[in-house]
Amino acid sequence: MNQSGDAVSTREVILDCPYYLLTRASLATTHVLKQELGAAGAAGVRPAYIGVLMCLWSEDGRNVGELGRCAGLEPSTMTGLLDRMARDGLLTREPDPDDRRAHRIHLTDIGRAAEEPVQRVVDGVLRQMTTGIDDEDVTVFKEILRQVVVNANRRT
Amino acid sequence: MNQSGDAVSTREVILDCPYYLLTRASLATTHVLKQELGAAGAAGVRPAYIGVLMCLWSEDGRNVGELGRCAGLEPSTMTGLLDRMARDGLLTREPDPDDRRAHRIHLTDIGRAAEEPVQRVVDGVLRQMTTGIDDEDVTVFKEILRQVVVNANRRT
DNA sequence: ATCGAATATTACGAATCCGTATAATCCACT
DNA sequence: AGTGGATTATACGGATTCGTAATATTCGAT
Repeated sequence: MNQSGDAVSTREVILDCPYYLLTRASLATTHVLKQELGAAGAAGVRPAYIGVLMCLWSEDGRNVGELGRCAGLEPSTMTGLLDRMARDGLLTREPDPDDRRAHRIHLTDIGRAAEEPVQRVVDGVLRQMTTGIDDEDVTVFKEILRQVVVNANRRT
Repeated sequence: MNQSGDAVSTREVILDCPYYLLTRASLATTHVLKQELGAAGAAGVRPAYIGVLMCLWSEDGRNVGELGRCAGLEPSTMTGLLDRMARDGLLTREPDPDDRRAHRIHLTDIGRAAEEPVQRVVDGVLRQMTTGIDDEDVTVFKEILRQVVVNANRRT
């Protein structure tokens, strides 16, 4: 109807596609997280590290396969990820005394010290991203995401 | 309490982190979508193409910057993406007669013909991923994702 | 003792996305 | 006209993740 009518309707078309929304929300949140981590004294922690770090904060000394299953990544992806995290001083690989094929991944002091600031940043970003949304709906949101992950894994 | 107690609690810790859930859901859905597109006669359409395709199905002949804003991608990202989409026969770049800096992106016949099967696949994947979730909650889900995208964009 | 399974790594190519820098062009203002 | 800042698109390098396949080592069960 007006000169911007087409742009608006296009935006509405795409904003109605759940796949678009999901990927966009994920990328945008990652982007914000990257900025906030740099500004919070956790400069060496990249967004991709967070899943592995959370697994290790919960239980140190796991092996590569366990971490991969925990973080939802393939073994071949884990190798490079752990390489970068070790390079950035967050963890070390130690030989597993009980299984000589495996390595146990241990946090360094730096990796352990990152827990508090990273957790604070993640919480803060969540609050920013869910501004204007009821707490109840945020709970529903998390439950749905959990179910989507379960449904996706069931297919495999 | 049992031998798998630690693994369960770790999984719960990480499944409570919304950032982890969001990235995992996005990656897992992309993964499913890739498989389904191949099995549905839309083999040349990669998941990353979908945002751009939806913009063009809605209005053909847009330029690179408009498409990038519509799909939420940086101009530097668009260049490579459009290269791959042109290589795969979905679109062409034409010089913009009104602005010699710009190009107008036009769908090919193949790109136009992809709309129906791709839309069908996307809908099917959404149904798979939201199995076991109330329709009402799916609506809430989309609204929250929309708000998250808006909140993320507001920061910029 | 042997054989299949599991663990981790490596290597290769590919896709996706970003940040920075650069070239070309447009536009507004002088 | 001309200058200068903004816009448009690309180039390039880096990060992240995937897939596949190959390899080496070791475990566990028969």
